[in-house]
Amino acid sequence: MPNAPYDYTAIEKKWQEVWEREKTFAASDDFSKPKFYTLIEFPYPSGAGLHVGHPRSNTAMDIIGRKKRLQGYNVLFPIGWDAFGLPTENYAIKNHIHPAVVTRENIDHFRQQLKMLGFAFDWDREVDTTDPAYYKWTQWIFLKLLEKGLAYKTEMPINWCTGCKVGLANEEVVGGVCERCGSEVVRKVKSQWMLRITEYAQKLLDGLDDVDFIEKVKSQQRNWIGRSEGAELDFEVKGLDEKLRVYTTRPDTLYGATYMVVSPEHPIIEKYKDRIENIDQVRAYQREAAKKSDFERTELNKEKTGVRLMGITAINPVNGREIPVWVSDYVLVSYGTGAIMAVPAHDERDWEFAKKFGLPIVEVVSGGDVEKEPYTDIADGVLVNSGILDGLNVAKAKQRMIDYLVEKGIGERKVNFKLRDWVFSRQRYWGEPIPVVWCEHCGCVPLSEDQLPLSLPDTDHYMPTDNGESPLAAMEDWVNTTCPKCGGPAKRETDTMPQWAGSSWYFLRYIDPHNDSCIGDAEKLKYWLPVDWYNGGMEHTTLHLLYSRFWHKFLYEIGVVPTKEPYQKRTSHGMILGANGEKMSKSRGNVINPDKVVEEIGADSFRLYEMFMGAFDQAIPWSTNGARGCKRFLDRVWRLMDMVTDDQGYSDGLMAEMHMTIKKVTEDYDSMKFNTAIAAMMSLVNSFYAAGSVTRGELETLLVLLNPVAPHITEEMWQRLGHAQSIAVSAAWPEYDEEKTKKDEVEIAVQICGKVRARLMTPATLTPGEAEAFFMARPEVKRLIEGKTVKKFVFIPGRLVNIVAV
RNA sequence: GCCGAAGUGGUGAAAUGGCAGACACACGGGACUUAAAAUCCCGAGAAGGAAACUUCGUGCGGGUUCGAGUCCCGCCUUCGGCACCA
Repeated sequence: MPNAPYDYTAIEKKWQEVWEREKTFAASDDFSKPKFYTLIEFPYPSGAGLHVGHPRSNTAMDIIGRKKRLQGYNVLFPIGWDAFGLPTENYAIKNHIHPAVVTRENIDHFRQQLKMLGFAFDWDREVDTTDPAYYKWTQWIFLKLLEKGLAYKTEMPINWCTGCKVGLANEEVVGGVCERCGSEVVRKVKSQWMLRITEYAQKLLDGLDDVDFIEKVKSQQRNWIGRSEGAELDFEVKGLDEKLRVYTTRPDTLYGATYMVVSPEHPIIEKYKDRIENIDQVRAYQREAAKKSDFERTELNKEKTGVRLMGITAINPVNGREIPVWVSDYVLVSYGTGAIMAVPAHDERDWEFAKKFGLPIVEVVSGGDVEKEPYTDIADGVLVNSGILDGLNVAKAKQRMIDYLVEKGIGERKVNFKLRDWVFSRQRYWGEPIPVVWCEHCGCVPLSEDQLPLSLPDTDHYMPTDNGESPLAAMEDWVNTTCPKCGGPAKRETDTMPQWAGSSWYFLRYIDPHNDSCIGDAEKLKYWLPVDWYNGGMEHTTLHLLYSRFWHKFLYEIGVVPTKEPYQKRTSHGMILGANGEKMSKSRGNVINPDKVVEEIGADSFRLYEMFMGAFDQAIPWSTNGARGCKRFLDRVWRLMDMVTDDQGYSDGLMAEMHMTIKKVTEDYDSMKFNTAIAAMMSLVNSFYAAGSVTRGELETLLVLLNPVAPHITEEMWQRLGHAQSIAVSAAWPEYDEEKTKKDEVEIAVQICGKVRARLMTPATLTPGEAEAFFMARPEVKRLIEGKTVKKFVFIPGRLVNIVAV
């Protein structure tokens, strides 16, 4: 009697309820079992709900986790909400609903959508960054950073987003505009909380050698950290007791330094304003530079500009030559010393500037024509016009010059980083309050641990302000408090933390989410850390990933966590594009709604398609027909129940294919080649159909292999095959036997001079020694080489022979 | 400009230096059906040929090799990231 049709809606609902009721996927703190911690980036619960990109990453890690569970691991696959942040606050402002209410609604919606897709999350460990019980520990970490001198407040020019009315971290400014809203970013001097991530620059770089991150992520992090080696040295200023310090990666070219440049913000201008003969002109230039946004300074204004500081002359320390000092905005105040020695012969920027302003170009490395273009090759090139360095290659000359600078007390070796300290404060309402107060007597006083969490006060006035003050500043009842140290009157800090704060340590909280006395129990942290496998978007490589590594390294050093690195392995998924090949967006009208897809083909088919559509790390356009094809495959799997026999084993005819498929799927899941794993299972099912029947043993193996991708249908079929318990607890990952993956006979392609001319069945055991005699005796081969001389015979077992005959 | 990835049928794509196009989608044909849908079976890179088969074919040009989509050299294009970082 045929089975009922595949009613995915009922089946999926049924099993989601079973998993929830029986807590099938709860991780246990049984330290005797091997553990595996799989992690996805916890979603920001936006008002738009889940998009089809979320399930791509989630399904991938769900597959890895479910497979590991079937292989006997204690798997932790948690979920939570990165719920602070601007979009929620903006939505709240627009619709006059409190951000906390909006957040709760959005989370409820997301939770329901994720459950609909059947991810094997441990829902008992859900965390929410906006929950005071959670952000108590975010604030606690901040206090520790403050205590160790890694958090500080300073006046500095920050990236001010004119749209969001908030300061941004460097990492949040993309192409001169706000990463989030696209508005212009201008520089604004404000007092800001900063985190000294630069202190960890070298450690963040070194740590990359110990982890298994995809190369793209490593190189982007290295690039962002931007380590360079060189020297810092002083140039004396003629007639003044003053030295101008520069950083250079090319100390070897010092003899070719024909002028210097300081950034418009360099203090020497202010200090010698009375001496600079053209100070008005310089001031005008400074004002122009200050007005320009970073975008204009970099993108639109490649053309060099500058003004000479008349009356200021520097002396090249190695040859005593007097050289002019200029001010130009191509020198950045924020990097190195804010001043450079210019070597126009061997640096593109300096060359361009020298050409424009008619400054001398002196060749000190031979190999190019420095009048025509700068010669920047450091590989082969020999020093000339360089006194003590003449005749040396660049590498040796660098070394020699640094030794000389040290010997003469002019300078020393120096390593620089592009990485800047992290601008940590935001002038917005919907974030973690920074737990310090400002006391008239004691200055900045941190709250004590027992005063945490410092809750966000409830208010209806959470609009951002034009003057750049946090909305919290207007809440006098909350702001006015007493100093924890002296008990006198004090005011609370009113800036809040950026969204990156809560996400910098959330993976730790999953390990012990309800612990009220510390971040997490030490034994549990020791057992579960590091995260074994973390998948997420490339857009977080220089933001979240770098920030959280920084916090983790800090927590390691103060003894809170047991590992130097938070994540052992990091992979990344490709974006899902609209059917037209463009990025999905509301404005393009090409957004696919997961709810609709699940309604039409079911969660299993949806998951299957997301994994089958193409290589996991590449961007792929959505195809509704492709998704339907996956539904068709599950229909075929379902109907296998109409042709199943009672045989527990594998049939002889399919023995090799069964073992080969187990091997292929096992290996492909581990290397995230989900598309080919699924293709192998499709082929297997095609073989079952071709055979006209499937044994119970074969079907059960298929169900276990397919379970990580399509958990509901496989559970249902497993149960219908007579199993009382969930496949997740009653099945084991199938084993394969390498020997049995081989067939008795194999088809060998016969090439003559590299072209396939015939295909012959041969015993699989044919050895290279026997091959030549075997093939030469075959009539098909004889005919092909008739009248020719065999020059060479190549045999590749199991694949082909190539007979070179002329 | 620098760093990284990628260019393969009508489409999404497979392929430890070893039979290019697995597996799907779309398409065409057949079976079943009064009919349609669903399902099952078959076909299919291009050109030529009635067919056996032949030639060409993985962005372009060279090279290494018995053999190259894959390795090397030189280009072109696309997409990501970084970019006046001295």
